[in-house]
Formats: sequence, C-alpha cells, structure tokens
Amino acid sequence: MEKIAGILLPLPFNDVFDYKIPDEVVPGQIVRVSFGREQQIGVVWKTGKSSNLDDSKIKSITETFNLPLLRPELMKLVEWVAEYNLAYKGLVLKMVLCAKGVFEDPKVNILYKLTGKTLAEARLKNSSARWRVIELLRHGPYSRAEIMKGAGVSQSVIKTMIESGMLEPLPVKKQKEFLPPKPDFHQVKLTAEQQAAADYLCQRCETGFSVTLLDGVTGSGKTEVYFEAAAKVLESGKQVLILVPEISLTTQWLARFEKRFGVKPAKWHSSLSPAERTETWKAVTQNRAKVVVGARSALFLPYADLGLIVVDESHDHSFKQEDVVNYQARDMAVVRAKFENIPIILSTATPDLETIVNVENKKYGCVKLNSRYAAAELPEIKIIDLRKDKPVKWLPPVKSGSESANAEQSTPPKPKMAWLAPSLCTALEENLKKGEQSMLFLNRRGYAPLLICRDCGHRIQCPNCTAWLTEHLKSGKLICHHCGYTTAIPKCCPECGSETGLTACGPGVERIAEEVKGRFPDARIEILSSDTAGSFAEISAAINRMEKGETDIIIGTQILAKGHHFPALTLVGIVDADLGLMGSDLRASEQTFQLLSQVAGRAGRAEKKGTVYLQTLYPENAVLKALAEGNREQFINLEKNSRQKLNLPPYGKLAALIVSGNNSESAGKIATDLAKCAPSGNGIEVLGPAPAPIFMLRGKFRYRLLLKTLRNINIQVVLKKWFGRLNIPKNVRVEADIDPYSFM
DNA sequence: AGCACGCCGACT
DNA sequence: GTCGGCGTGCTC
Repeated sequence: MEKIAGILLPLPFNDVFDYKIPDEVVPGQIVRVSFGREQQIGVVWKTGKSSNLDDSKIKSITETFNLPLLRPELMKLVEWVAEYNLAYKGLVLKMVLCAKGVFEDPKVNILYKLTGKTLAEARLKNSSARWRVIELLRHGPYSRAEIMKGAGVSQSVIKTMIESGMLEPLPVKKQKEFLPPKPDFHQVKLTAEQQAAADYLCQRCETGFSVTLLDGVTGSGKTEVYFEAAAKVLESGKQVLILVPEISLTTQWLARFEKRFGVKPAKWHSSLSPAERTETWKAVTQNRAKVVVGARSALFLPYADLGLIVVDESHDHSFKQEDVVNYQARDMAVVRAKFENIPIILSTATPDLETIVNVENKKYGCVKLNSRYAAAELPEIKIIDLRKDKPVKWLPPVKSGSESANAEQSTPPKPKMAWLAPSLCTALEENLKKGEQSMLFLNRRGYAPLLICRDCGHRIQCPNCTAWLTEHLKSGKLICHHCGYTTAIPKCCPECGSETGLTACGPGVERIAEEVKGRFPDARIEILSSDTAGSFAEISAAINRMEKGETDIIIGTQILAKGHHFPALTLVGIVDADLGLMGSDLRASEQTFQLLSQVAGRAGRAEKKGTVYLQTLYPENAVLKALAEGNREQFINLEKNSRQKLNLPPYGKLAALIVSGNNSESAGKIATDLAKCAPSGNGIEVLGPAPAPIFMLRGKFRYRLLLKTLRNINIQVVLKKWFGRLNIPKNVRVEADIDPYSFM
C-alpha cells in the first residue's frame, strides 16, 4: 500500500513536495526522491497531501535509507530557525543533511587474504618476495598498499598472486571508530572557586533545559570547569556538543580534552574531508560519537541523544555569519537546548550585553570565576598617546657582504615609516634583554591596506568590491579581503604609469614585522595571520615554537587572541587600539572591548606579571579607558546606556534588509520602493535605504535598510508583511538579516 | 539550487 | 548562418 506524504528537500523552498511513500514510512525518515531531472535526498516531513496536484502527477520515492529517523525536536528546530531568520526551511534542512557521502554506497576497502593454495598448486615459482607476502598474510588480511609496504614487494608480485588464485579479495566496509571519552580518566585538581562553579553546572545538568553563563576572566580555567559538566553528562550515556569559534579549534584545546578524557573528541568544521564528514555524521546519529567539538555548523547535526551544549567563547562574532543560512549560532544553540530540554553553558570572559541582560533578568543562570591560575595577576594596561608619543622613523640596516660594495655607491638607506611609539620600542627592548617574550597585535593582514600613487593620486581598488586591495609582500600579491580577488603587485601605477609613485599606505602585520626586524635585527620574530600561516599545521608549528620559547616577538592578527597559552609572554603591544572603533557597526565598541581584553589576557599567565601597551590617538575614549582600568562594569554600563538611548538590542529588535543585484539601478529602485511601503506605527522605525558600506561586493550592488522595533513586536511578522507588499523581480535579491552585527 | 528553454549579439 | 550569453520558469 502506498500513501502520500510531504517531503522537505534541501533546496531553497519553504514548502514540502508530495510523494507517494510505502505505508510503513513515517515522518523523520530520510529518503531519496527524483526531483525534476535530479535525484535528491529529502526528509518525510508530514503525512498527507499538501498540494492540489492530481495523484497521477505524484511520484513515488526511490529509496528509504537505513538511518535513524530525524527526531521531532530537530525537525521543530529546522522550522523554528527558518521562521526566525526568514530563511528557507529547505536550506536549514540542508545544514542537517550536510554529509552527502552518507547517502552514497558505503566505501569498501579491498583487503586480500590467503586462499590456502600453495605456490606449487598455483604453478608459481618459489621466490623470496612471494614468501614474504605469504608470511605477512598469515597474520591477517591486508590491502594492496599495506602488502607492498609490509612485505616490501611491488604491485606486480601481488597481481600475479591474485591472478593465480593464491590471494582472494575480502571487501571490508570501513567504519571509523570513535572511542568513548572516559569521564573519570584524569580528574584535574580544581581550585575551590572552580569546584564550586563545576558543582553548580553539574547540578544544572540534572534538570532539563537551563542556560548558564560561565563568566570567568582569561586564565581562570573555564574549560576545566565545563569539562566537569561534560563528564557528568557523559556518565549518563548522553552526547555533548561543544561549539567553538572556527579558529580556536586548536591543538592546545584538543590536548587538554585528551588529557582530561583520555581520547580525542569527534571534530566538526568546514575543512573536514568528505570521508571524515560522512563518518562523523554517521557516528553522531548512532551515539558512537559522544563528544563533538565543532564550529557553528555542528549545531545542526542529528544527534541521537544530546545531553549538553557548551558554547565556548560565546561572545565571539564568528558565531554570527552567513553560510547556507544567516544565523547566530549561540542563540540558535539556546533554542536547540530548549527543544531538546537539556542544559546549555555559555562560556566567556567578556559576555555580550544580550547575555548580561538575560542574566540580570534571571532568564540565564550565572557562575563566576574571578581568579587566575597559580596566583597569576591580571596584566597592567598602559595607554600610549600616539599624539604625544609619536613613532620615529627608522633606518633599515645597511646590507652586508657582496652587496655592500654597491651600497656605498648607491644612495644611503631612506628612513622608513614607523608605527611603534618610542615608549613601546623601549619596553620591547627591555623585554628582549630580560629574555622574555612579547606579542604585537594588529588586526590587519598583509603589508599595507592600500596602495596609492603619489604622482596621480590613484588608489588601487578591487574590480568586484568597493574596497581597496591589500598589499601582501610575502606572496607578492594584491588581495581583496572581501571577495578574495588576487592580482600581482603592479610595478607601475596602472593609471598614470609612474614607476616611482606607488606607495604603501598604513600598516598590516607584515609591515609591523618589517619595522620590528629593522629595529631589533637579532630578535627571533614570528608572523601569524590566517594567510601567512597557510595551513593548520603551519599555525600549530608557529604556536609550538612560541610555547617552547624559540620566538622572542610574535606579531599577528586576531588569530593570536584565541585560547593560546604562552607562559613566558609578559608584554603585549596593541598597535592600533582605535581600529574597529571607527566602523558603522553597532557592536563596534563591544567587539573592540572583547577583542582587546582577550589579547590583553595573553600577557602574564604564569608567575610573572604582564604589561599591555595600548597605542591610540584617542586616549580619552571611554571604551579604552574602561579597558585600561580593567573595569568591565564601567564599560557595560556605558554600552547599556548608549543602546538603551537608541533602542538597540537587547532593548529593541533590529533587522537589516539587504537589497542586492547585478544592476545597480534596479537594486536601487527596489530599495527605494521598499522604503516607500515600509511598515510604520508605534515602536516601528525604518532607516534607509542607503548604499551598503561596501556598495559593490563580489560584483553585486547592495543597498540596505534597517528595521528597528520595540522588544514586544514580532519583527519577523512585520518583515513578512513588508515583503508581501512588493513584487520583487528575479534579478534583485532581498535578504533579511535578523539581529545584524555588521551593516555591510 | 540546478537545469532547460528561449531570445538577442559576435563569430567561423 | 550558428554558438552561447543569461533572464525566466519549473521541479511533487
């Protein structure tokens, strides 16, 4: 017998498609269907017919998979996330079914074993190579590659033995093993404060849904504390999900986990291979992967029996990003915890205002860790006023050896632009003399953020974006940091042809490194940014050298701010504390405060006290002052006041509309049309349209409008009504960004 | 999303 | 004359 059901496909649709399914198939079942000319994987979403198509037009599903059903809690989450973010349900489902290898035939390894036929029976001559193969295979079956290596023979030896019938293939389905973490593998000694926090978290793990903020200063051992909650949940046989910002999936974190639980956790992030994805996805559905550490996308995996979610560095802005769907993973994680009726822990040293307000309103619980390990003190923060303490140009060292002969004839080296204030240079020098490590932080990749021609004034821009190209000396390229456009560094100005006019404007980490090398030629220097360090391995290697004390000065971008522990680091210099305070981002102050406190927290972790130098042109800036005084409360109050005044989150709601298209006029017209029919009324305010800060991005022209409402208004409903009033042509896209962070 | 169908400009 | 650009429509 057959019945009809609505099937949700991982495509940009909100509605299900009707298919005939066998009687025994129920909602949650993952199936294969033919859709148009294509095969698609879908999920039986609801029973009964949803369309008014004739039954004869309705196809039957092609296959049901032998996989656990999607649990109703997860299906509900998909619906909710789509509704909240005004995204297609189908695309949210796509984030669940994100391992296509699961739906293909399982890969088999072909191993070979002995058939028992002797060399004589196979009419083959005795040879030592053949005997080595026989000897090896007595211990068990091996793959071709393993036989070649293990017996030291060539491919042809094995081939002959297979053809003669001495060896036979043995297909083996491969299934990666995920060893279960041991809750009591290595209990770490906790301080009284940590123990109290851990006890509280464990207690919260017994009572269904709850949100707890684990609020601890950097170096207070938050990780060890939430590990105890994880251990408690593991004891009950349930799974634990730990969400981390993509770049902080570090070897250091993994090592701490392994030390505590005796095995490695399952990992989930964007650069897993398709095979790893498939294996992990399967293991997650079968409760074989007990702990998953992952980036935001791990939130939508079909856990068999999830018991706890931890969001590490929960303030981090990388949790809010566009992938398939634009969503804030921290907030969606809270929703998932609610649907699953399980506890969730938000761990951070610098909670965002939303979380703080939720704690004040008793919606979230909170535990605090106020002291750092091993009596380490918080660093002293000194503000350097760049207006008074101006950087002084430096002379590049005269080259030695064969080049020196030429150097005498050529012009003497020109003094070079400087970015480090004399007082910071002195501090660096003293730190070098003491043999202690220093870090310079500048959140800007490359050598210079802009090339300008001094002869004609031309600035080199990205052809696809309204943005300057960044000069990267190491790779010899100009790169757009928004779309990835790359071109060689031109020898002469593309506008006027001048060969001497092109000048680098402003510093990036590469340029700071150049200055440091010039000033301290004997120091061992390391540059670390997401592009200098091409691969994960390279980053780890650089971190390792730093840990082992093989580096004197490390210079890098925000990659340095996350979760690394450098015991001998006592000086941190923030090259440009103003960067980030200038943008049109409503969370600019908050983000700067968070980032800079994190960077500052790197200094002085062991017994030695650290010093942080903040270079700024605005020493009277309230955010920087609060930071220098180590006064978080003061900053929070400042931020609360300014948000309250403007009715911004968490006191009001915010949504951005992004109108984009290949054609700037038609996108602009829709943007103004949208403004004309904008919703109005009590507690509703619409701003715009305005060209987006990066007007052209990846070749698309973008306008944006901003919708601000009171807290008690359902902003999604307002938005949907708004869209409904306008017929949007196909060549223009209107997207909603709920709770936007940046206006770009 | 992907893909086919369909209508207009620059090529052997 | 055709090849191929991408604007539009459709998928149970």
